[in-house]
Amino acid sequence: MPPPSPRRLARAIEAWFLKARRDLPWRPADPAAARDPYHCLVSELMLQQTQVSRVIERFETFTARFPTIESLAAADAHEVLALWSGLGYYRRARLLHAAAKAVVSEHAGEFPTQPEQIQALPGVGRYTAGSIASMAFHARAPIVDGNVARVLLRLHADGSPQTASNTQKRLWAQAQELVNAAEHPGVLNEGLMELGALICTPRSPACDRCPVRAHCAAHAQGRQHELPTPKAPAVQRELFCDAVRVRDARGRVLVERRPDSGLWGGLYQAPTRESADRHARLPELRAWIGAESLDRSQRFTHQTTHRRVSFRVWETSPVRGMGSGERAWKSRLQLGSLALSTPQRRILLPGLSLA
DNA sequence: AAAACGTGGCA
DNA sequence: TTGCCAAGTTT
Repeated sequence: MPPPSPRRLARAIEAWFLKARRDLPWRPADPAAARDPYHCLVSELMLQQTQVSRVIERFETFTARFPTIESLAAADAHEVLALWSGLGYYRRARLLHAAAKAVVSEHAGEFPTQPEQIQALPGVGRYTAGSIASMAFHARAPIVDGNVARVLLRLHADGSPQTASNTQKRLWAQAQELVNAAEHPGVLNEGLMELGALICTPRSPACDRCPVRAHCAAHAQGRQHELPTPKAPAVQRELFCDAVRVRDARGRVLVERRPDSGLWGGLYQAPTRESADRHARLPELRAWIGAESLDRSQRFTHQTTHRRVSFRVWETSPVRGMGSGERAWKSRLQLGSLALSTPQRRILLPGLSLA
Protein backbone atom coordinates (compact mmCIF):
# COMPACT_ATOMS: atom_id res chain seq x y z
CA MET A 1 0.00 0.00 0.00
CA PRO A 2 1.44 3.41 -0.99
CA PRO A 3 1.88 5.91 1.86
CA PRO A 4 -1.42 7.76 2.25
CA SER A 5 -1.55 11.14 0.56
CA PRO A 6 -1.69 13.88 3.22
CA ARG A 7 -3.97 15.90 1.01
CA ARG A 8 -6.63 13.22 0.57
CA LEU A 9 -6.32 12.10 4.15
CA ALA A 10 -6.75 15.62 5.51
CA ARG A 11 -9.75 16.41 3.34
CA ALA A 12 -11.44 13.10 4.16
CA ILE A 13 -11.02 13.69 7.88
CA GLU A 14 -12.28 17.28 7.68
CA ALA A 15 -15.34 16.29 5.66
CA TRP A 16 -16.14 13.47 8.07
CA PHE A 17 -15.71 15.71 11.10
CA LEU A 18 -18.18 18.29 9.81
CA LYS A 19 -20.84 15.56 9.78
CA ALA A 20 -19.89 13.48 12.82
CA ARG A 21 -18.80 16.22 15.23
CA ARG A 22 -20.24 15.87 18.73
CA ASP A 23 -21.93 18.81 20.36
CA LEU A 24 -19.77 19.69 23.38
CA PRO A 25 -20.07 22.64 25.77
CA TRP A 26 -16.77 24.18 24.63
CA ARG A 27 -17.54 23.80 20.91
CA PRO A 28 -19.38 26.62 19.12
CA ALA A 29 -22.11 25.86 16.58
CA ASP A 30 -19.90 26.70 13.60
CA PRO A 31 -17.02 24.17 13.29
CA ALA A 32 -14.82 26.49 11.24
CA ALA A 33 -15.38 29.60 13.37
CA ALA A 34 -12.48 30.96 15.41
CA ARG A 35 -12.83 29.86 19.00
CA ASP A 36 -12.49 31.96 22.13
CA PRO A 37 -8.86 31.26 23.18
CA TYR A 38 -9.74 31.54 26.87
CA HIS A 39 -12.42 28.87 26.55
CA CYS A 40 -9.91 26.73 24.63
CA LEU A 41 -7.37 27.17 27.41
CA VAL A 42 -9.83 26.10 30.10
CA SER A 43 -11.20 23.10 28.20
CA GLU A 44 -7.77 21.92 27.03
CA LEU A 45 -6.28 22.05 30.52
CA MET A 46 -9.29 20.17 31.86
CA LEU A 47 -9.03 17.59 29.08
CA GLN A 48 -5.38 16.71 29.70
CA GLN A 49 -5.44 12.99 30.53
CA THR A 50 -9.11 13.35 31.42
CA GLN A 51 -12.14 11.91 29.70
CA VAL A 52 -14.57 14.16 27.86
CA SER A 53 -17.48 12.96 29.99
CA ARG A 54 -15.71 14.15 33.17
CA VAL A 55 -14.99 17.58 31.68
CA ILE A 56 -18.55 18.09 30.43
CA GLU A 57 -19.68 18.20 34.06
CA ARG A 58 -17.13 20.87 35.01
CA PHE A 59 -16.59 23.21 32.08
CA GLU A 60 -19.75 25.28 32.32
CA THR A 61 -19.61 25.68 36.09
CA PHE A 62 -16.04 26.88 35.79
CA THR A 63 -16.57 29.34 32.94
CA ALA A 64 -19.78 30.63 34.50
CA ARG A 65 -17.85 31.51 37.65
CA PHE A 66 -14.85 32.82 35.68
CA PRO A 67 -16.27 34.06 32.35
CA THR A 68 -13.15 35.93 31.24
CA ILE A 69 -9.43 35.45 31.53
CA GLU A 70 -9.28 38.63 33.63
CA SER A 71 -11.78 37.25 36.12
CA LEU A 72 -9.76 34.04 36.42
CA ALA A 73 -6.51 35.95 36.81
CA ALA A 74 -8.06 37.96 39.65
CA ALA A 75 -9.51 34.88 41.38
CA ASP A 76 -8.54 33.45 44.71
CA ALA A 77 -6.19 30.49 44.18
CA HIS A 78 -8.11 28.24 46.50
CA GLU A 79 -11.43 28.93 44.82
CA VAL A 80 -9.91 27.83 41.51
CA LEU A 81 -8.70 24.65 43.17
CA ALA A 82 -12.12 24.10 44.75
CA LEU A 83 -13.79 24.22 41.34
CA TRP A 84 -11.29 21.58 40.24
CA SER A 85 -12.28 19.26 43.11
CA GLY A 86 -12.77 15.71 41.85
CA LEU A 87 -11.20 16.34 38.42
CA GLY A 88 -7.76 15.07 39.43
CA TYR A 89 -4.26 16.22 38.49
CA TYR A 90 -4.76 19.27 40.66
CA ARG A 91 -1.53 20.93 39.57
CA ARG A 92 -3.44 21.82 36.40
CA ALA A 93 -5.71 24.16 38.34
CA ARG A 94 -2.73 26.06 39.69
CA LEU A 95 -1.11 26.15 36.24
CA LEU A 96 -4.32 27.36 34.58
CA HIS A 97 -4.58 30.14 37.15
CA ALA A 98 -0.94 31.06 36.51
CA ALA A 99 -1.53 31.04 32.74
CA ALA A 100 -4.44 33.46 33.12
CA LYS A 101 -2.28 35.73 35.24
CA ALA A 102 0.51 35.55 32.64
CA VAL A 103 -1.81 36.57 29.80
CA VAL A 104 -3.05 39.53 31.83
CA SER A 105 0.32 40.70 33.11
CA GLU A 106 2.71 39.72 30.32
CA HIS A 107 0.42 40.14 27.31
CA ALA A 108 -1.75 43.01 28.57
CA GLY A 109 -4.78 40.71 28.57
CA GLU A 110 -4.43 40.02 24.84
CA PHE A 111 -4.19 36.26 24.32
CA PRO A 112 -0.94 35.42 22.44
CA THR A 113 -1.53 34.11 18.92
CA GLN A 114 1.76 32.35 18.08
CA PRO A 115 2.19 28.68 19.05
CA GLU A 116 5.58 29.41 20.68
CA GLN A 117 4.09 32.20 22.81
CA ILE A 118 1.14 30.04 23.79
CA GLN A 119 3.40 27.15 24.74
CA ALA A 120 5.32 29.49 27.05
CA LEU A 121 2.22 29.74 29.25
CA PRO A 122 2.18 27.59 32.42
CA GLY A 123 0.58 24.18 31.93
CA VAL A 124 0.69 24.49 28.15
CA GLY A 125 2.87 21.98 26.31
CA ARG A 126 3.25 21.37 22.62
CA TYR A 127 -0.09 19.60 22.25
CA THR A 128 -2.15 22.25 24.08
CA ALA A 129 -0.37 25.10 22.30
CA GLY A 130 -1.05 23.59 18.88
CA SER A 131 -4.62 22.94 19.80
CA ILE A 132 -5.33 26.51 20.93
CA ALA A 133 -3.33 28.08 18.11
CA SER A 134 -5.16 26.09 15.43
CA MET A 135 -8.66 26.35 16.87
CA ALA A 136 -8.59 29.96 18.07
CA PHE A 137 -6.19 31.52 15.55
CA HIS A 138 -6.25 29.23 12.48
CA ALA A 139 -2.51 28.53 12.86
CA ARG A 140 -1.12 25.56 10.91
CA ALA A 141 0.22 24.05 14.11
CA PRO A 142 0.15 20.26 14.46
CA ILE A 143 -1.15 18.33 17.45
CA VAL A 144 -0.39 14.85 18.71
CA ASP A 145 -2.36 13.52 21.64
CA GLY A 146 -3.25 9.95 22.52
CA ASN A 147 -6.04 9.87 19.93
CA VAL A 148 -3.94 11.29 17.10
CA ALA A 149 -1.03 8.98 17.89
CA ARG A 150 -3.29 5.93 17.74
CA VAL A 151 -4.86 7.03 14.43
CA LEU A 152 -1.48 7.72 12.81
CA LEU A 153 0.21 4.56 14.09
CA ARG A 154 -2.66 2.50 12.69
CA LEU A 155 -2.72 4.35 9.36
CA HIS A 156 0.96 3.45 8.95
CA ALA A 157 0.69 0.04 10.64
CA ASP A 158 3.48 1.25 12.87
CA GLY A 159 4.08 -0.99 15.87
CA SER A 160 6.96 0.98 17.37
CA PRO A 161 6.55 2.03 21.02
CA GLN A 162 4.44 5.18 21.13
CA THR A 163 6.50 7.05 23.72
CA ALA A 164 9.89 6.45 22.09
CA SER A 165 11.43 9.75 21.05
CA ASN A 166 11.95 8.73 17.41
CA THR A 167 8.32 7.60 17.22
CA GLN A 168 7.16 10.90 18.68
CA LYS A 169 9.28 12.81 16.19
CA ARG A 170 7.70 10.87 13.32
CA LEU A 171 4.17 11.41 14.65
CA TRP A 172 4.65 15.16 14.96
CA ALA A 173 6.06 15.31 11.42
CA GLN A 174 3.05 13.39 10.08
CA ALA A 175 0.65 15.62 12.01
CA GLN A 176 2.41 18.66 10.55
CA GLU A 177 2.02 17.29 7.01
CA LEU A 178 -1.67 16.75 7.56
CA VAL A 179 -2.32 20.19 9.00
CA ASN A 180 -0.36 21.74 6.14
CA ALA A 181 -2.68 19.99 3.69
CA ALA A 182 -5.87 20.94 5.54
CA GLU A 183 -8.52 23.38 4.49
CA HIS A 184 -8.98 24.56 8.10
CA PRO A 185 -6.19 23.64 10.54
CA GLY A 186 -8.52 23.65 13.53
CA VAL A 187 -11.04 21.42 11.79
CA LEU A 188 -8.37 18.92 10.75
CA ASN A 189 -6.84 18.80 14.22
CA GLU A 190 -10.12 18.42 16.03
CA GLY A 191 -11.29 15.93 13.40
CA LEU A 192 -8.21 13.80 13.94
CA MET A 193 -8.93 13.64 17.66
CA GLU A 194 -12.62 13.04 17.13
CA LEU A 195 -11.78 10.19 14.77
CA GLY A 196 -9.66 8.61 17.49
CA ALA A 197 -12.35 9.17 20.09
CA LEU A 198 -15.35 7.91 18.10
CA ILE A 199 -14.09 5.52 15.40
CA CYS A 200 -10.45 4.58 15.83
CA THR A 201 -10.93 3.63 19.48
CA PRO A 202 -8.39 1.64 21.51
CA ARG A 203 -10.38 -1.58 21.98
CA SER A 204 -12.78 -2.22 19.13
CA PRO A 205 -12.26 0.30 16.33
CA ALA A 206 -15.30 0.85 14.08
CA CYS A 207 -13.39 0.45 10.83
CA ASP A 208 -16.63 -0.04 8.88
CA ARG A 209 -17.51 3.59 9.59
CA CYS A 210 -14.01 5.01 9.14
CA PRO A 211 -13.59 7.77 6.56
CA VAL A 212 -9.94 6.83 5.93
CA ARG A 213 -10.25 3.04 6.00
CA ALA A 214 -9.07 2.88 2.37
CA HIS A 215 -5.77 4.50 3.40
CA CYS A 216 -5.21 2.47 6.55
CA ALA A 217 -2.35 -0.03 6.54
CA ALA A 218 -3.38 -1.60 9.83
CA HIS A 219 -6.87 -2.27 8.50
CA ALA A 220 -5.45 -3.71 5.27
CA GLN A 221 -3.34 -6.11 7.33
CA GLY A 222 -6.16 -6.82 9.82
CA ARG A 223 -3.91 -5.58 12.62
CA GLN A 224 -6.02 -2.67 13.88
CA HIS A 225 -6.73 -4.47 17.17
CA GLU A 226 -3.11 -5.06 18.02
CA LEU A 227 -1.90 -1.52 17.27
CA PRO A 228 -0.59 0.55 18.84
CA THR A 229 1.42 -1.68 21.15
CA PRO A 230 0.18 -1.15 24.72
CA LYS A 231 2.41 0.62 27.20
CA ALA A 232 3.68 -1.10 30.31
CA PRO A 233 1.40 -0.59 33.33
CA ALA A 234 2.61 1.87 35.98
CA VAL A 235 4.10 0.41 39.12
CA GLN A 236 1.79 0.97 42.08
CA ARG A 237 3.16 1.90 45.47
CA GLU A 238 1.33 1.45 48.74
CA LEU A 239 0.30 4.37 50.92
CA PHE A 240 -1.25 4.02 54.37
CA CYS A 241 -3.34 6.90 55.66
CA ASP A 242 -4.92 7.45 59.06
CA ALA A 243 -7.46 10.28 58.95
CA VAL A 244 -9.07 11.68 62.07
CA ARG A 245 -12.56 13.17 62.00
CA VAL A 246 -13.08 15.67 64.79
CA ARG A 247 -16.49 17.33 65.20
CA ASP A 248 -17.19 20.02 67.73
CA ALA A 249 -20.52 20.76 69.45
CA ARG A 250 -21.59 23.04 66.63
CA GLY A 251 -21.01 20.38 64.00
CA ARG A 252 -17.83 21.94 62.69
CA VAL A 253 -15.03 19.67 61.48
CA LEU A 254 -11.29 20.01 61.85
CA VAL A 255 -9.25 20.30 58.63
CA GLU A 256 -5.68 20.95 57.55
CA ARG A 257 -4.14 21.85 54.22
CA ARG A 258 -1.74 19.69 52.23
CA PRO A 259 1.54 21.10 50.88
CA ASP A 260 1.20 22.78 47.49
CA SER A 261 3.19 20.15 45.61
CA GLY A 262 2.89 16.41 45.35
CA LEU A 263 -0.18 14.22 45.68
CA TRP A 264 -3.40 16.23 46.17
CA GLY A 265 -1.24 19.37 46.41
CA GLY A 266 -2.91 22.29 48.17
CA LEU A 267 -6.14 20.44 48.97
CA TYR A 268 -7.77 20.35 52.40
CA GLN A 269 -8.17 17.16 54.39
CA ALA A 270 -9.17 15.81 57.76
CA PRO A 271 -5.96 15.68 59.82
CA THR A 272 -4.17 12.75 58.15
CA ARG A 273 -0.96 10.83 58.86
CA GLU A 274 0.61 9.02 55.91
CA SER A 275 3.19 6.29 55.74
CA ALA A 276 4.67 4.29 52.88
CA ASP A 277 5.01 0.98 54.70
CA ARG A 278 2.39 0.67 57.45
CA HIS A 279 -0.45 2.40 59.28
CA ALA A 280 0.40 4.62 62.22
CA ARG A 281 0.27 2.98 65.65
CA LEU A 282 -2.62 4.02 67.82
CA PRO A 283 -0.59 5.70 70.61
CA GLU A 284 1.43 7.84 68.23
CA LEU A 285 -1.71 8.71 66.31
CA ARG A 286 -3.38 9.84 69.55
CA ALA A 287 -0.37 11.87 70.57
CA TRP A 288 -0.14 13.45 67.13
CA ILE A 289 -3.73 14.69 67.04
CA GLY A 290 -3.72 15.45 70.76
CA ALA A 291 -6.75 13.31 71.55
CA GLU A 292 -7.45 11.18 74.61
CA SER A 293 -9.12 8.39 72.69
CA LEU A 294 -9.82 7.40 69.11
CA ASP A 295 -12.56 5.21 67.68
CA ARG A 296 -12.11 3.59 64.32
CA SER A 297 -15.17 4.24 62.17
CA GLN A 298 -14.35 3.35 58.59
CA ARG A 299 -11.77 1.87 56.26
CA PHE A 300 -11.52 1.87 52.52
CA THR A 301 -8.98 1.91 49.71
CA HIS A 302 -8.49 4.47 47.01
CA GLN A 303 -6.61 3.88 43.75
CA THR A 304 -4.61 6.34 41.74
CA THR A 305 -2.42 5.63 38.73
CA HIS A 306 0.69 5.20 40.87
CA ARG A 307 -0.66 4.34 44.30
CA ARG A 308 -2.92 2.08 46.21
CA VAL A 309 -4.00 4.12 49.22
CA SER A 310 -5.49 2.45 52.30
CA PHE A 311 -7.46 4.75 54.56
CA ARG A 312 -8.42 4.21 58.17
CA VAL A 313 -10.78 6.80 59.59
CA TRP A 314 -10.90 7.60 63.30
CA GLU A 315 -13.37 9.63 65.38
CA THR A 316 -12.56 11.74 68.38
CA SER A 317 -13.95 14.68 70.30
CA PRO A 318 -12.41 18.13 70.23
CA VAL A 319 -9.67 19.06 72.64
CA ARG A 320 -8.78 22.65 73.46
CA GLY A 321 -6.17 24.00 71.04
CA MET A 322 -6.85 21.56 68.24
CA GLY A 323 -7.94 24.32 65.85
CA SER A 324 -4.74 26.31 66.19
CA GLY A 325 -1.65 26.32 63.99
CA GLU A 326 -2.11 24.60 60.66
CA ARG A 327 -5.59 23.37 61.50
CA ALA A 328 -8.94 25.11 61.26
CA TRP A 329 -12.61 24.40 61.97
CA LYS A 330 -15.02 24.37 59.06
CA SER A 331 -18.80 24.18 59.02
CA ARG A 332 -20.49 21.67 56.74
CA LEU A 333 -21.46 24.54 54.46
CA GLN A 334 -17.84 25.68 54.23
CA LEU A 335 -16.68 22.12 53.61
CA GLY A 336 -18.92 21.97 50.56
CA SER A 337 -16.94 24.68 48.80
CA LEU A 338 -13.50 23.49 49.89
CA ALA A 339 -10.97 21.86 47.57
CA LEU A 340 -11.06 18.20 48.63
CA SER A 341 -9.72 15.02 47.08
CA THR A 342 -12.21 12.24 46.42
CA PRO A 343 -11.23 10.14 49.46
CA GLN A 344 -11.27 13.18 51.75
CA ARG A 345 -14.68 14.18 50.42
CA ARG A 346 -15.80 10.70 51.37
CA ILE A 347 -14.42 11.19 54.87
CA LEU A 348 -15.55 14.76 55.48
CA LEU A 349 -18.84 14.85 53.58
CA PRO A 350 -20.22 11.31 53.86
CA GLY A 351 -23.47 10.76 52.03
CA LEU A 352 -22.88 13.69 49.72
CA SER A 353 -22.40 12.83 46.08
CA LEU A 354 -19.71 14.56 44.10
CA ALA A 355 -20.96 17.78 42.60
C1' DA B 1 14.63 11.72 31.28
C1' DA B 2 12.02 8.81 34.06
C1' DA B 3 8.63 9.43 37.42
C1' DA B 4 4.86 11.68 39.38
C1' DC B 5 0.47 13.31 39.10
C1' DG B 6 -6.35 11.54 40.00
C1' DT B 7 -10.43 9.88 38.75
C1' DG B 8 -14.42 7.06 37.25
C1' DG B 9 -16.18 3.98 33.73
C1' DC B 10 -15.94 -0.11 31.42
C1' DA B 11 -14.60 -5.04 29.95
C1' DT C 1 -12.18 -7.81 40.96
C1' DT C 2 -8.44 -6.06 38.49
C1' DG C 3 -6.52 -3.72 34.82
C1' DC C 4 -6.89 -0.43 31.27
C1' DC C 5 -7.53 3.92 29.81
C1' DA C 6 -8.59 9.39 28.75
C1' DA C 7 -7.76 16.06 24.53
C1' DG C 8 -0.19 15.72 28.71
C1' DT C 9 2.89 18.61 31.45
C1' DT C 10 6.25 19.32 34.78
C1' DT C 11 10.35 18.45 37.42
